[in-house]
Amino acid sequence: MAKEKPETLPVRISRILAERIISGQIEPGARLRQDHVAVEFGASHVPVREAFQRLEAQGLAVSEPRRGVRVAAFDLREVREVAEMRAALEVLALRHAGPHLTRAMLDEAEDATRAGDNSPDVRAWEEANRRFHRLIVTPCAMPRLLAAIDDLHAASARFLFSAWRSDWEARTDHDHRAILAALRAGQVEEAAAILARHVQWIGSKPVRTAAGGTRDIFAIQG
Amino acid sequence: MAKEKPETLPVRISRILAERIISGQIEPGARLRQDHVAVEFGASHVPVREAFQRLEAQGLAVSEPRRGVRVAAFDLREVREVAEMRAALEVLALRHAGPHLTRAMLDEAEDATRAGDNSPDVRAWEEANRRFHRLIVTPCAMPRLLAAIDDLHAASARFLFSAWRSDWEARTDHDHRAILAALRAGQVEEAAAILARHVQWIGSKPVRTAAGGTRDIFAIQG
DNA sequence: AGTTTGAAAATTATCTATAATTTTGAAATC
DNA sequence: GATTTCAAAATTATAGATAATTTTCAAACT
Repeated sequence: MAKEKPETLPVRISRILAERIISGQIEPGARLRQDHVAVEFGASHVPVREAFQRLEAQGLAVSEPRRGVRVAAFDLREVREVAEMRAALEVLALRHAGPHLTRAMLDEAEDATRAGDNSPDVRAWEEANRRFHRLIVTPCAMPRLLAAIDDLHAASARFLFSAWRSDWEARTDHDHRAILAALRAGQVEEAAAILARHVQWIGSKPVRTAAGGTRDIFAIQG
Repeated sequence: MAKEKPETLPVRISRILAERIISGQIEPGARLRQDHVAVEFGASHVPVREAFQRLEAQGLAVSEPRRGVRVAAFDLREVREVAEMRAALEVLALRHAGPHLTRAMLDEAEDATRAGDNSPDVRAWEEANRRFHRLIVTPCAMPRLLAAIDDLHAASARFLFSAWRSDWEARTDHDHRAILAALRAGQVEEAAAILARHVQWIGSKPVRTAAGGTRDIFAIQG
């Protein structure tokens, strides 16, 4: 009897809105009007307000008192910030997960990498990528850490969908396989080092701006 | 124009409840009943529910659908988890803050350490300790990272108040001064290494069962 | 023409009321 | 005496309604 989640109404609303924000279906800065959302979901505004608060906690929305809530804007500085937080926390999680990783888990992670190879679009690729990262850190059994990582992945995915570059796919697949090889050899620290570089690399690429030019966004001070 | 804070009602309620949870005034596992809280604050259910959601996002409360919300229980495993997350994130923040730390900021941090020395009770000591940590990482200018660290500090303080050990004070004061010395010498990495050990050390100590013997610590403040 | 003013509309935040669910407690049963 | 049953009370979750604030937009003014 593992049935435990009826998925409460505010959770459902916030999940669907989060998907739209991450996919870019709702643009940064767009207003989220509670009554409009309420009628769309056939609900009242109370569960909608709670859904908004969840989105705010995830960093996907910002609320100004008496002025409503907007989709959070994200600039290049925040992308870099998220990448560095991910690197720090996923490395921590991997170090603890390492001793508990089984052969079966690593095989499943390899399946995820293969699914990334064969993904038809960015969305499918992102799903496979997130599955890989989740699989290798979950055995750390640190719920608070995993929840924080999940939120950061959402922010990362937002950036991924907004500015996607074709060279990402090849690079990440190579990194994923290198991480798996290290883990199979029992070299957790080596895997953690690759993971840290791998995650931070997301924020290290020059990105097309709205004007069409490119701009380096990653300048780590020594 | 400076950022005005009207402090909205749900924020006020959640802040006060958070203080009570952190201080141990409300015990882990205790039910938070929305009607009771509502009448206490002279408010209705709706702002109270939003305050509860805020507490849940901070990890201070857990909500079971249709069963209400309870003060989050915290065991030794979670204390260790929080300590390790703090170490990872505060080190990251300190590395970025390092180049922007001024002499004046370090002096202020030293004031905080002195205030810790002269604190009359645990509560005052905790406030000074948190001030020190906040001062040396704030110049990193990474809002999401700083917010995450703040939440982790709240969880740490909860543990501090529930099971306080007299040897903490001496040890942390020594560490704080070592961190400041390294920063004054421009050795950010050295400071970061001390900080990592310093923060993790909190979760490394064996702990007395925090059932009844911890409450007298709190009788000081009432 | 561009800016300012002010009333109407839209929206947020809160309160009161209602339906649904869970908890409680005592009587009935084994 | 312990357990089960079942109705009453308490509590949660949502809906509907109201007050307060902000936004909009067109007319008046410089």
